[in-house]
Amino acid sequence: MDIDDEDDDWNVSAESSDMFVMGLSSDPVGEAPSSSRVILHFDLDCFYAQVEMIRNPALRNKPLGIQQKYIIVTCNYVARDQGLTKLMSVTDALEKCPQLVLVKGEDLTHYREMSYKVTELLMSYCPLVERLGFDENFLDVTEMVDTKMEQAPSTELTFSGHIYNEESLAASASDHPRLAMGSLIAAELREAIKSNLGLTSCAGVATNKLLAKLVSGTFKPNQQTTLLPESTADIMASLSGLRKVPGIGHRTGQRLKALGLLTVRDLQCFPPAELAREFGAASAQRLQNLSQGIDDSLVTPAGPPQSLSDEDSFKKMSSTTEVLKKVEELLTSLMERMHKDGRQPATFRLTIRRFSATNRYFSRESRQCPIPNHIGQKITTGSCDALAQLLSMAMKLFQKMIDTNTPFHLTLINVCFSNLQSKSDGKGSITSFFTQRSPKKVTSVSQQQDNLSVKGFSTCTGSPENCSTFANDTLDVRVSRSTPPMPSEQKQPPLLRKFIGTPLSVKPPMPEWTQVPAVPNELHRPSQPLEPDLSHLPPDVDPDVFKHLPESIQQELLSSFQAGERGDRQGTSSQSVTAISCNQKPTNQLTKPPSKQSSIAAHSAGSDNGDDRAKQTADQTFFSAHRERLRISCAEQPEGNSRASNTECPSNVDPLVFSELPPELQQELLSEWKQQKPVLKIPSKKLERTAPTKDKKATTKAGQANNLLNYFKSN
DNA sequence: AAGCAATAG
DNA sequence: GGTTCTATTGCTT
Repeated sequence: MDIDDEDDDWNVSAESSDMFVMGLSSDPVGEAPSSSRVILHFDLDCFYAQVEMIRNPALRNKPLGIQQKYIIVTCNYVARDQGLTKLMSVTDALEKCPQLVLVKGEDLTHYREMSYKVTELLMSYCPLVERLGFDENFLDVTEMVDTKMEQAPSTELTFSGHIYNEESLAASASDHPRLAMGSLIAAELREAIKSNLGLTSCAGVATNKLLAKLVSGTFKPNQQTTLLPESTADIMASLSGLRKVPGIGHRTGQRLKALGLLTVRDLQCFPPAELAREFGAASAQRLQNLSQGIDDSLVTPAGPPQSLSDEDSFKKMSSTTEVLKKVEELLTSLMERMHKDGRQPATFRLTIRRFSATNRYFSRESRQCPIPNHIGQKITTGSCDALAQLLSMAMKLFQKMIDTNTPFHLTLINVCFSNLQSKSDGKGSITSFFTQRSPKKVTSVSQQQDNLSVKGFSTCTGSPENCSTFANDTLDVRVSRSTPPMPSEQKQPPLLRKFIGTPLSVKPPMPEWTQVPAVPNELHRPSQPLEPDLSHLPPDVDPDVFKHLPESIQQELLSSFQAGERGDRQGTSSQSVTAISCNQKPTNQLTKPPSKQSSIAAHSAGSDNGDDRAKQTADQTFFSAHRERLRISCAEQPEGNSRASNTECPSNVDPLVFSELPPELQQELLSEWKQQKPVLKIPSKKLERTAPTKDKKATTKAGQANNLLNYFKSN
């Protein structure tokens, strides 16, 4: 989750204002020489709840809780007034508030989309936007402030919103014109978020990220606060414990406690040498800096994610068959997301968590391996073939960790694609050029200099759509201006489209696809591997999947089959239809026969949201292509053979893969499915994700990376 | 490159 | 702090 509305307040203590910071030895390379930075932190109010209330206004007046598994991850203010808090168990919540309205929040799609719209909106004003979870954003508006200061004399500047410890402050506004300007910008942006997206938020204005984040929560719902440098010590001292300091997590908190340090003050006063003995010089310095409200970290715009993963946790999983099914389920979802992203994963990782009464959390183990190019290509292409091969890769990795011959007890499985490469890149020589220039740290100074093209306020006032468009334009402009040295090549529209989320619709236009065979073709010409299978499907073929599976796994599957042969009858109608959809959402799917018309149905079925029309179109071709394919594989090899085939297929197993599994295994799967004896204790979460709008980000490869750097790094 | 640890929301 | 699912970064090998 990423909810953290109320509470949170961290502290730092000490007496340093950033003015002092400048003189410190730890001063970062790119620190501005003359003036301090102006950093903003935005935090959307109970984000998930707000999104749900927008989707269903009727919920506004009622106590609303967003449920995930068995806990309330967040709730609206009506519910909070009745004593609910985030992360409260559903039972406790209902006890406190019987009339509580619960909305399932496992599907993060809507939240993710809205989250990116917010970031996108902010980016239209200032390129230096760093996301922190779904509901928080940092902005470095230093350049914007300075530009505006030049335009308008700072004389009559007044602050917008609160000023931390205002009462006890002697002077203020006129002494900090730049922060005052920052507060005006914050107010403007909050208003933009409200008018364009309908979301209220809190904002913090300060001279660094740490302080901006700390102040943003001082006045809770829908308000903003500015922290003046002279109040740094105060806000730090106000924190109730070291854990409240952003950057000091569970582990570090424990280690500090072991040193006898509990409060911010304790850390501030602790001998640096001793601290360094425990954490090393660098970490020690950073920790002590944090305790003093000093934070040199830069606002680093993050592009598209560097990895995509899907995972599920459960009470117990102890059979290879279950693992196979779960992995397939996760992979199917992940591949769908990967396909939308457009980039090609070069490495695959499987992570598991073994049951452990003690030390519940940290027992994750993982194994990874490179993804052969031809397979990676299929993933991006949307070919279902890849599933079988990835599945076998996954099972091999699984074997590296688990001895399938001895009992095991897993409580989590995760699949991950990383090392994402842009399609068009081709890894040319230029690639190194881009990857070289530390994609990471870019001095704020240089960043700011590149942002001179930032536009003024009030430019984005239209509807969300207009705003997106607008953002698009401004970004284009900025890019062209601030990226002279970049051997930019392809157009940026695609990326923006994705980022903006609204239009994202069409994927084809993207340069990356030029190399790839058009989806439509795929539609009529199933990829190689599958063709042959179809030909000799009737018998007990065991093509792709089974064939690729590690021998020991094959063995086990076969043996387990013999052992557990059930007399399952088939029949169930609706489920069998589920098979049509390529995305294996176990759930409900369509209930109508596999007709070509139901094309988009499958996709939308997977995500219950209704506002993703645009995105759906993006995958329309993808899904229809697969539907076509599945129709072939399922419909053409029906009756005859002994396998369950098209009519019978566990709703939680991908039909295509299922059809390619050996009959024995199919039987077993069916058997289990019918008995509903799924071993998953916990209401196996749904894994939903799939952020249609979310992807964008620079890969290490030239092609898109180029664009992304233009957008996000401005360097 | 692979695997783990820490942090965060 | 717990909980769930991601994601990033840095350390170690």
